[in-house]
Amino acid sequence: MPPATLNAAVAPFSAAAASRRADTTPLTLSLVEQIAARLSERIVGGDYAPAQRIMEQAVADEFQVSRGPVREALRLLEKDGLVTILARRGALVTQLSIDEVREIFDIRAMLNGLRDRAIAEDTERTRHLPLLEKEVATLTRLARDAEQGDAYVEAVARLNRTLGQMLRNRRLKAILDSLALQTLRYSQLGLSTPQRRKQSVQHWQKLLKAIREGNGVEAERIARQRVNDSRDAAIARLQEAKNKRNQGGKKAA
Amino acid sequence: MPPATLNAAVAPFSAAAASRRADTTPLTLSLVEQIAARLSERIVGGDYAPAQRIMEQAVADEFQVSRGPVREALRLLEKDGLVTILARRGALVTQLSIDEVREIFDIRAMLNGLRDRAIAEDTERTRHLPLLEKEVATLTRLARDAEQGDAYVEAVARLNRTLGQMLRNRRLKAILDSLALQTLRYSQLGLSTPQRRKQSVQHWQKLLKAIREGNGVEAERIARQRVNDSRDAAIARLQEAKNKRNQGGKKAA
DNA sequence: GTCAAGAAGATTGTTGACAATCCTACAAAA
DNA sequence: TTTTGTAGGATTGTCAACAATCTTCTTGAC
Repeated sequence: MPPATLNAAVAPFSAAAASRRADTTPLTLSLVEQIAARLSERIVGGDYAPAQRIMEQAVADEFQVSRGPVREALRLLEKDGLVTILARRGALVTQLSIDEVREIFDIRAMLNGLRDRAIAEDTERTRHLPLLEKEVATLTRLARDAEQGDAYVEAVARLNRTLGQMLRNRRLKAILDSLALQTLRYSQLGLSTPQRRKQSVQHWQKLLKAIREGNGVEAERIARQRVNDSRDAAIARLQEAKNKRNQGGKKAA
Repeated sequence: MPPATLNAAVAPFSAAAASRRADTTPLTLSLVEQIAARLSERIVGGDYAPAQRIMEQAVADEFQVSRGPVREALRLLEKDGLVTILARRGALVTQLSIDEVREIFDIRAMLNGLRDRAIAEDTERTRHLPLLEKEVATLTRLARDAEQGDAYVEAVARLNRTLGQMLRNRRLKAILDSLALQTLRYSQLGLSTPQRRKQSVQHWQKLLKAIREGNGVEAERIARQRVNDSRDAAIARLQEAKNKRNQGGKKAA
């Protein structure tokens, strides 16, 4: 049988794997990677709830493949922290505790610092600078309008993608992508108010300036500050939600 | 058939997976994890040469299992960067370019900085301090003796394991373990001369002091410096070896 | 002697089936 | 009422076999 192909188009799953094979032209994702990408979308998108069990046969039936590739895809997702595999009990959608979210943000702060410093110190950065300028300008415009919350979040994501493309260190990019995926559900919590967006856009403007001037140390400092701010805002929101849940639970009981 | 068990005892493979199941009794590694651990040992230990092809059936025959678990194990190793899987061509032992080694060391510098800062700022660090003091003392003693090169390298590895155990951030530990595994072959290059060991032991002494005093910023600074020094020494050695190879190649041709 | 084309073998990608284990529901005893 | 024990079904873990692709070797032409 020819290697089955899933109907829908899917985004590349493993940036690390994709970049490492850049020389041998992937073009078509392997079945395992396609399944992993689809499941990944669902988990990040919230179609599967945290702690929900993902059963191999169900996924296999739905995608019309056998359980083998599904098992391998789930193993990939486990390495990315999106599911947790328990022996003889299968895969569960990973549920992060508040502490774990904080831990991931701490790692991201360091590695975003490395990323932005590397970009600022890259002598070829000028090639991408115009695009960067334009995206920060868009950000600035969107931040002024209190109604443009979702658009702002999307613009920040696009800016981060651009920075990822400017980054030479492929392995760093892969790790950052993986960590970003794990906390996607929580990252946006930090940009929920116009006030926070104001502060956010200032960070980006300062980062752009540091990159423009080739000031790596400053770029790193700003990046760390920015991610730490996101972390604190996200944690505060999560803590709020948790307290509310607990109170509600007590009232019900 | 009962789940086959590989004869030899193996070290835990995936720190992330192991720690995430801490509540559900790991105790026995799954077959896939055992295979991954065995193959990992071989790759890191140099039993498989870089760029060497690892064939599924051969591994399956040797461990007396079928190809299914072997395939899953290879996928895990790919996520850890130890092998590179090419579509329809199987798994190759990853061969790192000098640039890639540098990239990994850059990431390790940042994350070791985070690790040591977190340890220094952990209020419960005093619980482990005596052991840390003892290990740095051992290091100091070994560094005096020019003959104790291997013992010194081993002692540094043990010290790093201890620091890993002091670390609360499990995900950071998992990433660090994975990166360390990938560069194990190169890390020791930095400690090859008594002079470098002298410098190394000074770093560790200063780190210990910073941890003792709870000075997280200083601990981070030292850690980054230390890894960057290792990086530069390792890169220099690799560059040397590469030049020699090229010259030898030219002479032969 | 070098290079291209084709056939044979080897290897991966995928599948369906079976065995071992786990979960659930229900019944029996304390 | 709560706990314990026990079937039955459901799910994972593993395997062996087949199809598609890749690699290598041979053959032939220039």
